[in-house]
Amino acid sequence: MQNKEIQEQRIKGYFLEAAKEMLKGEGLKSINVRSIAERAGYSYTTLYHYFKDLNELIFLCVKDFQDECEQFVKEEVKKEPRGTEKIKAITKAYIQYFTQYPGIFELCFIEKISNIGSKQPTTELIATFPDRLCSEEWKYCIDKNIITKEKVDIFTKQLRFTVTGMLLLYLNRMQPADYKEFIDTVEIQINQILNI
Amino acid sequence: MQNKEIQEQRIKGYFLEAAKEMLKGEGLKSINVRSIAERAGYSYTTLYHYFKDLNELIFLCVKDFQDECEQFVKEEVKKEPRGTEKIKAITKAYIQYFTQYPGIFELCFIEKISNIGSKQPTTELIATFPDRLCSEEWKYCIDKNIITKEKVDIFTKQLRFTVTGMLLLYLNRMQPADYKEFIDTVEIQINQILNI
DNA sequence: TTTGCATAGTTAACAATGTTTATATAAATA
DNA sequence: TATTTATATAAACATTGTTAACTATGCAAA
Repeated sequence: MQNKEIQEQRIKGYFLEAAKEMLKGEGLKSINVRSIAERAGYSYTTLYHYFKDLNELIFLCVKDFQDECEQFVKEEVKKEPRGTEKIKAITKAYIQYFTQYPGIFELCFIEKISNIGSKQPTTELIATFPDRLCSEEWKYCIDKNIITKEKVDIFTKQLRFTVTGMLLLYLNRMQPADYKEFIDTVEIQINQILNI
Repeated sequence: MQNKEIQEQRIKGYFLEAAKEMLKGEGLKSINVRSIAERAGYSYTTLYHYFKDLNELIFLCVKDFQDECEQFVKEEVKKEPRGTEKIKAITKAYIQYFTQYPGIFELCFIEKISNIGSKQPTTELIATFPDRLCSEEWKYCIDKNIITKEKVDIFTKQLRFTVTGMLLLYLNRMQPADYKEFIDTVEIQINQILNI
């Protein structure tokens, strides 16, 4: 009786790990109760003892992916000079992460979330994620008088919407059809927003 | 035998009309082979005599919705003064249309398109739709020396990405949670892009 | 030690949905 | 009229999410 909680978390972890691997690999289309459970080494109904439903399980992956993305971005931009150059690098790394794992973008922005009421924190977490990645650097820009406080709020949102829109059209609608053209567009758009 | 083509188009029209009504009303979640066929007055297998599969049918609705949206926008902005003010009005009307029919946004931007190869024209049509709505007005701005040709290309894309991103986050992730706040953000973002 | 119970896990079944195959009916043609 | 063709449907199947009923295993109390 002593370690019930630990055991439960462990089993949940097996399912989560299986789901995350599949999301990074084949994407959402390959995910279903049976395939996750098989990879986790359990019968598919066992999943329902640990998660309310499939939706709950896959949205628990979001937090982990955000941590992973944040690590990736941090590593990618650590040599960049501070200020708008760093913000640009962060944004590009963020885009690179989702381009590498389209299934994760799908999960975060496209997949329908049922039971929306209780998931409000998750949706806000997702929508404001790029904001948080840049917030420290924006603070630096304000301190150095590179930009005003009011402008930062607008720029933050501009980056958020533009990046989300670009990723949606590229990953979900193949527009532009070519990766190189996509990257060029990204470059131009970020420069335009940051006034570089 | 003489009017086979006409008859076929007529029946297809019944299915399409049924699908469009449901998309505007309940959205994609309410759509399935059986419900469409029932509303069209046919058995569900009959649908497969007129369409390759369900995907083909629902993406045939896209063109019609674009026409409808274009009409709506035109009507909405006809009294606006020409130039950037009109572009702003067009963009707001475009956003209003999709806010009114979230199911149509879902269909155009979120729903997975299978058989992507043959659907390339459709995806491009969707992605560049806001561009086309504004193109005539941009031309006017160039003629009046309000803006340079090069800037127009960047601004067009900026509007496209920003609007798509805002709609995705609002309609699919409830971010912001409040309609009024969403409209305020729209206003600010458009002004920022158009330098008003 | 044995009996009873809670927990974990599985099998079986059901419901919804997309799709295919075979069958019946209506229309057209020889 | 008989035969062929087009049209529509019924029946069936596959996939997937979900629930209910059953089994087994380990632990606690008598």
